Amino acid sequence: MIIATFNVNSIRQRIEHLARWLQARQPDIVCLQELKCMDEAFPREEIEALGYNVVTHGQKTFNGVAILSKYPLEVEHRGLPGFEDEQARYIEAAVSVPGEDGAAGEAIRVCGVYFPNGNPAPGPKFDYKLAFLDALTRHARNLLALEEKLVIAGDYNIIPEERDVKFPDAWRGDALFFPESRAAYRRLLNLGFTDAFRATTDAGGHYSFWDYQAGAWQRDNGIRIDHLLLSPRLADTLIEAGIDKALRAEEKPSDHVPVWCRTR
DNA sequence: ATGCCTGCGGTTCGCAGA
Repeated sequence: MIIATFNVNSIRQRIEHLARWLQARQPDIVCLQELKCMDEAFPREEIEALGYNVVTHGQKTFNGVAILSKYPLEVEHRGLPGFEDEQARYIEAAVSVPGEDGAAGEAIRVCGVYFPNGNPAPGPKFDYKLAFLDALTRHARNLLALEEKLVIAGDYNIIPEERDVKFPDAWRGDALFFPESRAAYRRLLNLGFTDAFRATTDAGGHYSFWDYQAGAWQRDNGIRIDHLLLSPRLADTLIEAGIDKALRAEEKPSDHVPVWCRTR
């Protein structure tokens, strides 16, 4: 079972990159962010043709999230419960994973999330980011109480630690690396989640985003902001995790690359 | 110190992203 997250920075601009990557990586479940289109404009048929079920929560021009799954899935929420939001940043679905040899299967709850950027900080946009994170933390606490297999995957727009950024000093005043952002992210993690990638290595220098500007990719001036947070029961089954950074070197890439984990 | 680049909407520039 491979579960992945990928901020595509416009699904219509990235459908061919996504299709190539789906065929190569063969993930079972994928959370997408920054669709930048309404549900009607989402290239559903192209993705279904590759063997995926698709649920979307789109928005014109900005934001937009989706979940793809090789297995049947049912949407539980479009929008974060308990958080009034005009912006399409959250989708949650129950995926029905079949058992082996016809045995009874098991559900995995999948939450796809696109966090607000939060700049400039401080300010109203930063307040919105913290409010969103608080609301997600409250919802996550309720979900953890169910003791299910659960993943919250997406673009968190938060750099967890110094080892997750090439030039920490350049990000000190940025909402992605603000102490308050990192503290709020730790409160979420400390409910009992496992950062799938971080659980597999202590090494720094692994990034999921490189800015389009100033040759950031060529200089490996990156940050790790796309995360897969696993509930205890799902973390028990974790085998490996990875970041498919080769996509960043393709023509017309997203500024993010896919992050994935493999479980039993 | 500032902008660099990309996508979108809708026109040839402004906004947002991170």
